[in-house]
Amino acid sequence: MTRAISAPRGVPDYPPPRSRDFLFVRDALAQPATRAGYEYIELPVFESTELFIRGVGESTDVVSKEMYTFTDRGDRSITLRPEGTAGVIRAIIENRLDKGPLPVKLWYAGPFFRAERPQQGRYRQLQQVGVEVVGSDDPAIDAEVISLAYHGFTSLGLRNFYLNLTSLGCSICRPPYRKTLQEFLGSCDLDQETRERALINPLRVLDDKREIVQEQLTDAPLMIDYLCPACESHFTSVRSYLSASGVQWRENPRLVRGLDYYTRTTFEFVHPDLGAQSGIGGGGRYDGLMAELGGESLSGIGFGLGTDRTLLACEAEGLTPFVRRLIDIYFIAMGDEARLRTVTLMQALRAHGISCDMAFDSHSLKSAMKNADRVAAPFVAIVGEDEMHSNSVQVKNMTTGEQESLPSTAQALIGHLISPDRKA
RNA sequence: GUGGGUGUAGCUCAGCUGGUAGAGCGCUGCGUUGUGGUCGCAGAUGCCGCGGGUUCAAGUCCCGUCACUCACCCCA
Repeated sequence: MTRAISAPRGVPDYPPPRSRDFLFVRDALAQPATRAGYEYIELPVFESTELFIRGVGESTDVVSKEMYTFTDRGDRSITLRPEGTAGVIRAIIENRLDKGPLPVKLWYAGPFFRAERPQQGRYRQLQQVGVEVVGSDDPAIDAEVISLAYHGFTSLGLRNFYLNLTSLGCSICRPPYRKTLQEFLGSCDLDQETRERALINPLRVLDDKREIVQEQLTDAPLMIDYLCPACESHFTSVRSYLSASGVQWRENPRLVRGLDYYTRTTFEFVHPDLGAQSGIGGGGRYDGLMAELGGESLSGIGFGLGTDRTLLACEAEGLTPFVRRLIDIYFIAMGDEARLRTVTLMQALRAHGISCDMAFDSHSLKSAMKNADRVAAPFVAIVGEDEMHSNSVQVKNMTTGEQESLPSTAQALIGHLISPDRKA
């Protein structure tokens, strides 16, 4: 026996039965967007490295030390996408979507890659569901985007998460605030590493978890108090629309995001039961990104929701399994003729949207029944010699144990499965 | 990338101060002729993560390595 090969470090498998819940979660997170007029966009998982350097920001941790970058055979620098927004914006520009009707509303789902130290809920290949809207400054769209994520989570039954919300200002009010904050931080007693961070991204220091740092920050200036009138009224409207959308949030003026492009409305979803990796989603406005990437000067807003972490959150809240049963009826055929008839019957049922499976590799009826039980089939159809003679099938209700003889036709079976007197 | 913890059957884990491995669950079979879930009986399964070292002898001690895990960092 040769040695088995294991997966590269930090990449998760979702074998069944958990894969059922993974798909369920992914679909649930995407569904609100599809109901709100968002179109799906399929994107490559690798892009030119430059896209992320320019789009996400060279100074961010994501770009500076977490990217999977390699040189392809044409000597081009290629990077496995670490996040979704830059790629979507690139595709909008490249496909001239920004020349069409606005706003452009898109959603996507798939894997992203970050070369981080793995831990629970932090993977080197992570799955996200995201949406992006380009070409609208309407605060109602901010609220719509946030409510999409919010209701995606609630639709799964999640209750223990909360939404952090703030405004990061714009190109007019942020620079002066940034200077004010830097001056303040300069007067604090900070270690070398934090001082450097204060120069590159002073906002990030506000988020420091250490108490020694936090107690010095109690009087730190906050962006929210320095918003210009336009940002101020935008944020006020966003709040109104959020209330009207049934969304609950917490204002967190110290909320910081790791990517450079965020402006104005910024938010994150946190699930406290997940340990250190508690962010299950986040996003915000990025009013300069389109122009930065060579497109029309249009504003945008979007989010990324972590499918992996959302599944973890659902498990932490005891909501799983979401999917208990895959098939509606399980066939057990005895003898070659019976198996032929069964195959035909199953084709007809499947064509009608009924899921069915059968016992392969003829075992004893007993072990076939056991299999039926294991796949949680609510009904079992038995086709043996007697049934072949009488052109019938025995259909057993696995919850009640009742069994009856039905004509060997798809119609009869379908009628039995959907008849109101059965409740599985 | 930095620190701590763990690594024994498919799963969850026990194995005290070194003496060639155990439980529960699961799995397979049986409980008579074509019927699952409960119950009873029987059975199989382990390069004790990997490599090296100490020792008469190592799952048990030491070193290294890999993986997982927790925290930092960062973020989904």
